This record gives sequence, C-alpha cells and structure tokens, in this order.
Amino acid sequence: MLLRIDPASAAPLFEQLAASVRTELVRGGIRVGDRLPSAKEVAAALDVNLHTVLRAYQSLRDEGVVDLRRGRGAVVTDRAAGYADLHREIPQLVEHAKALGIGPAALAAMIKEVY
Amino acid sequence: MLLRIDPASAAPLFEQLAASVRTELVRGGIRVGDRLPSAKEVAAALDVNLHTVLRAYQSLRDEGVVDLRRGRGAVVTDRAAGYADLHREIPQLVEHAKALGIGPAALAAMIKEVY
DNA sequence: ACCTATTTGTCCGTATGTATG
DNA sequence: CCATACATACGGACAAATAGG
Repeated sequence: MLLRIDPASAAPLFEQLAASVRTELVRGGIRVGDRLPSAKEVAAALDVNLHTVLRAYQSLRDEGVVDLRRGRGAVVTDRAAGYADLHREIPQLVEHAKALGIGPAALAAMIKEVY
Repeated sequence: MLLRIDPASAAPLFEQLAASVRTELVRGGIRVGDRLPSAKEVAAALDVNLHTVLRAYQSLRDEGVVDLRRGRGAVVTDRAAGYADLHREIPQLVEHAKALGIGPAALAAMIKEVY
C-alpha cells in the first residue's frame, strides 16, 4: 500500500489522501477487510498534520468506504467491493482500447463523454 | 433565528449547532434563501470556536441544506424545503393528537414505533 | 479597475476525551 | 491498567473567493 500526496497539486491534502486510498482500492493494494495505517503513522510518513489524515479518513467513512472506530482504526468495508470490481474492469477496457488503436487521451475523452 | 447549544449535552457541539439550524428550518425561523449568520458571529455569540461553527455549516452543506461559499456565507438551498413542509405538518399532527387526548410522550412513542 | 473587508477553506499545533484491545 | 487510535474542541495562520465601496 502506498499513499501519496503531490505538493504541487492544487487539490486539498485531505482530498488527495482520500483519493490515494481509493486508487489503492482500485489497484488492489488495499482490499476489503484491510486496516488502513493509523492516521498517526500516515501523518508521520507523509509529514502532514494528524488532523489532515483524520479528515481524509472521515470523508472515506462518510462515503461508506471504511469503518472508522476509536482504538481500532480504519477498516475497509465490503461496500468498497465496487472498487475491486473496477480493479478488474479497467485493465480489461484498456486492453480492448489498445487493440483498437485508441490512445489514453481519446479513451479518457470517451469516458467523460459517456459519463 | 435562535441557535442554541446545551453544554450539558453529550452530543458534539458541531452536531448540536447543525441540529439547531435544522430545528429552526422546521420552526420557520429560517427559510429557503436565507443566509445564516456568519460563522464568526455565531462563534462569538455562543462562545464556541470558529472552526466548530464552520464544521457544523460544512456538515449542513454535505446534507445539501445550505450552499456554502467564501465571502458569501451559508445560504439555505431549496433542497431544505422539506423542512418547511414539516413546519406545516407537525403542528397539524399535534393538534389532532391533542383532540384525541394523546399526550406528548405517547405521541412521541408512536412516532418512534412507526419510524 | 482597484482596494478593502468579509467569510469560508485549509492546514498546522495542542490538549483532552473516549472506545478498543 | 495501559497503550493505541480516533473524536472533538480550541487556537493561530494564511489563502482564496465574494461583495461592496
């Protein structure tokens, strides 16, 4: 599992952190039932404030992605299973696009269009 | 409009504040399109921290009750119209209950039961 | 067009409380 | 009982958007 933040990004740190967790869920680096590293650890590792990490975790909790409890930490709920599905679907889609000679920008544009 | 907090309550201050706003919406003290007092004002009036009020406002924003923007403040959205409906329905229900000789505790118990 | 005040947004720091293991 | 970890609240600082003069 690798949580990252981009100091150059304009996005708030806590959103970057939450997005990083979601990306790991899709990538398979974090799975249902896993416990996220404690906010304290993440804060120390990324050199951000503890509250910033907690806020990210709380937003994930509000989304239903993790179960957040005192003394226990943040555990990925089964409601995050959808991310694992994307974990399978996305590479498949990319392969199909490649076979058709569709580049990443064009594919992304199509996704946005449909969305 | 009268926002209140109960120091004796175990509920978090920011939730009490959000609840107080919702109550005012139901009571009719705040209506759609109204602008809530600035977080700074509320903080000073209730002697709580600015961040605590902002957190309450942000939770109301997450619920879609208010539109929160820098420099402008918190404006009640039309999605809060449901509260105004309760504003009409509740007194009506209470009147009917009174006519039937049903006390407040009994009525509340019925509400919980049905809920 | 400019400046200023207002107001929320984010981040950091500190402290204390509370549930978990 | 104790260490861990999140929950809340306070405080300070700066940024960014908005409104008004």
